Amino acid sequence: MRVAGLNAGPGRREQILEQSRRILEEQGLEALTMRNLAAAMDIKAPSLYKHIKDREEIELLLTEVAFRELGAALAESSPDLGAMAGAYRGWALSNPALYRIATSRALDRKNLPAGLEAGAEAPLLDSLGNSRDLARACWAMAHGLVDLELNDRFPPGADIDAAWARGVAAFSAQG
Amino acid sequence: MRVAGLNAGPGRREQILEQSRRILEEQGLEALTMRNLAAAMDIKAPSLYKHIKDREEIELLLTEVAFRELGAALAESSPDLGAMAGAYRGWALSNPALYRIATSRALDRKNLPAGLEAGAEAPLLDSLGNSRDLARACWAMAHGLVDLELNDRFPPGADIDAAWARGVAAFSAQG
DNA sequence: GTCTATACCCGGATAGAC
DNA sequence: GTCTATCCGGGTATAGAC
Repeated sequence: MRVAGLNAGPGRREQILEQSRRILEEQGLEALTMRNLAAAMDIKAPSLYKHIKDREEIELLLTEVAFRELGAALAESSPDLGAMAGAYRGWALSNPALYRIATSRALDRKNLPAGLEAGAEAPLLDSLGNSRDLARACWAMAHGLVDLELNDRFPPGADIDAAWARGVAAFSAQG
Repeated sequence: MRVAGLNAGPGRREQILEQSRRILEEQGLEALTMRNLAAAMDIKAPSLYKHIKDREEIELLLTEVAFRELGAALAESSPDLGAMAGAYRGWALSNPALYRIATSRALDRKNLPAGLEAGAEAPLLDSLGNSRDLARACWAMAHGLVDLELNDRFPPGADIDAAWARGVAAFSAQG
């Protein structure tokens, strides 16, 4: 039994989350294997299954964290659209692998806490006159800009700041 | 030696491209393995290496095709921004796996035909008053909308048509 | 240009002892 | 809750015979 005061230090699940995240960002998704993760925790791979069901559960935990952090970053800079754009881009570029794991696959909605998704999007909706359609288009632009930047899809030397500014201006004019 | 009239049927490289594409769309990227591809061609995996250098070359061929087709679809509907948006979305939704392979990884620019990238983007630039920044933001929105749709990221029941329309309107107003 | 055989690597996950 | 041993699957790619 875990008792406050005694038994300090993170539990295994917390450790799994921390180390998964570290491996993910430092070595990429391919490196996030049960064996690598276990080694980072100084245990053997089979022992992990005493704490989690399977590998998928790890990605679910990571997705949850990503949503919470990104949502918090947006909420903080709301309702200024330019500030929110900066926060979105900033968080994504600081946590590229986590951003991708949370956005580049279908959402496992039934295993994700209720309201997590809606909570992350609320600030944007607020800033765009509560037009869902406009908010979705704006969100898509932000996601697209980040995704393209993370994949090095802009030509070398492209002024990505300027593209963001122009895009944000286009949506601000609509709000 | 291949002689027109005799020796009909596609060469092995053409077959590799065709079958790769088919496997990709029908069974997904994970299924695109040398063994599966070879089986689809009724040969054994090691024989593939007589025609291509390695697996990466296959993805390069696929990326090239994607750029050409998507570029052509855009050029056809230029310069109307709404029509171009429809063409972009339409091609992507009809070739989802190919779209992803061409956009969801870093571009191997040195091994891609020169001008391929620029050619695909030219029509959009044209339609937006030659503002590179605006064109990039608009492209990012289109990519983001497609990517989110392909990943089922919009809530069930979301009106994706309407989001496109609102987004296109925002950029049209800027052009 | 195709084959068989194979080297070599990796992954997720389980059984059962302690 | 950890371990060792192991199963079972998969992948890319090469060597050498035909």
